Amino acid sequence: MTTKQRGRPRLFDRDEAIARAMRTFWEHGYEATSITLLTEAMGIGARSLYGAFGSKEALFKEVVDFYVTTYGAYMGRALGEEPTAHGGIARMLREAAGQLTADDRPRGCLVVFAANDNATASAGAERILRTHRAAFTAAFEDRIRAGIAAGELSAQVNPAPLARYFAAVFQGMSQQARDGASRTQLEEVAATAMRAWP
Amino acid sequence: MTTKQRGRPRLFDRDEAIARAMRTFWEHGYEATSITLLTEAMGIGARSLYGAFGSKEALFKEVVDFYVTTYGAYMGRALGEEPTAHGGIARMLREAAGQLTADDRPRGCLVVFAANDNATASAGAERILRTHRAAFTAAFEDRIRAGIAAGELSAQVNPAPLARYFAAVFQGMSQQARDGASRTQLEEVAATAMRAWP
DNA sequence: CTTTTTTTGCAGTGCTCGTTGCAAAAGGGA
DNA sequence: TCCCTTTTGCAACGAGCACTGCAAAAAAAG
Repeated sequence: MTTKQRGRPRLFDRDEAIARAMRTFWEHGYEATSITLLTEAMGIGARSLYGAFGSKEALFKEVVDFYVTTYGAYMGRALGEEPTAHGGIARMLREAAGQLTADDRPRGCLVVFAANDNATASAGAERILRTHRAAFTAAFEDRIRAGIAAGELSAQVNPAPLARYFAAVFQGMSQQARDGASRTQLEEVAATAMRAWP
Repeated sequence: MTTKQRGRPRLFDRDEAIARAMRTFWEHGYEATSITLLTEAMGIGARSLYGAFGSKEALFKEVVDFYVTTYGAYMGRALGEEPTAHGGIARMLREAAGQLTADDRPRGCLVVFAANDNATASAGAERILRTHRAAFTAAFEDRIRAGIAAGELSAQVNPAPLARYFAAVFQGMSQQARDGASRTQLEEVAATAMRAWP
């Protein structure tokens, strides 16, 4: 059913181009990443970029989707694979300390930092990231709720505030990674944060 | 001893201009705040801005210094006025929930969010903010250290990681405020965070 | 008054931004 | 072979960026 494409085939690998664009956005944020910076990193011309992705914002959306299913996937894995809510969130924060400070990639979490202004040109990018931030906070809340249903946690525990607390810790860890904090330092933050568990 | 200035007096109040520039930077961040945006907010011409402040980055530095001594002053007050380290940090976080979400000003903390890229034009601004972030983390650490010296906390407690933890919580609260969290929600985060106290 | 010093408004500097029109190039389908 | 479709490189678009040269304007100092 999938008919072969008709015209001239493109000279670059689309997925590889997205991966390279991701690194650039991840390093500089949305606004500070210019089309020139992108085309250099992706190894293609500006016209090809627009032909393949449509606009800077559309490319960014694809980049973020790629990011959350690759570099961001450890989060869902930690929450899903651990038998308890406590274990899942503890593992998520512990692994985040390593992920946010790894040498082979930019520091911090792309979703947390890449756009912070919702009144200028980056409003669309900011909206995209905000949605993802709400999504991982909701994932924490779901896991806590499941822990309550399983009897791991008291029914008196309020899931939403607890989830927001862990989201705040994660976001703080992300910025501290950007500021140069080491993996060990962030692991200490994660361990301290878990002491607030009810 | 203070001789009167010689030439034509400037037509605007310098401090008032800084206060207005602060609001603009606070809303949009460093990079997204253009000179045009600034001159409109400050009610002066571009030439006057450069005459009085030198450059965008120099103005930003004055703005940040003004910010930390006014809107950011509650932090030092909370840490200094409370008799215990626990009380000081708890009050700081509780008050932050209100400060970060107040209706009469942009949301979040200027020092936490206004610049996130250290590889482009905003490198200088980012360095300024990073210094202030290190400063408030150091203030937390000093207060914890004093608590240990006073016998409030065990000598086994390691001050630096605990300070970094509370800094992370504060930074997370700031971004959640930007994302629309309510004062009550942030107060819940602050209260939860204090349960990790040793 | 004149001189001196500073601020002001205006216009414009060179540069970069995201984006696009155009025609040549390059492949598949008939 | 000749179409048809798509991608490519090139050059440029108007707009906005941080910043500045210049001369008129305004006030204190002499």
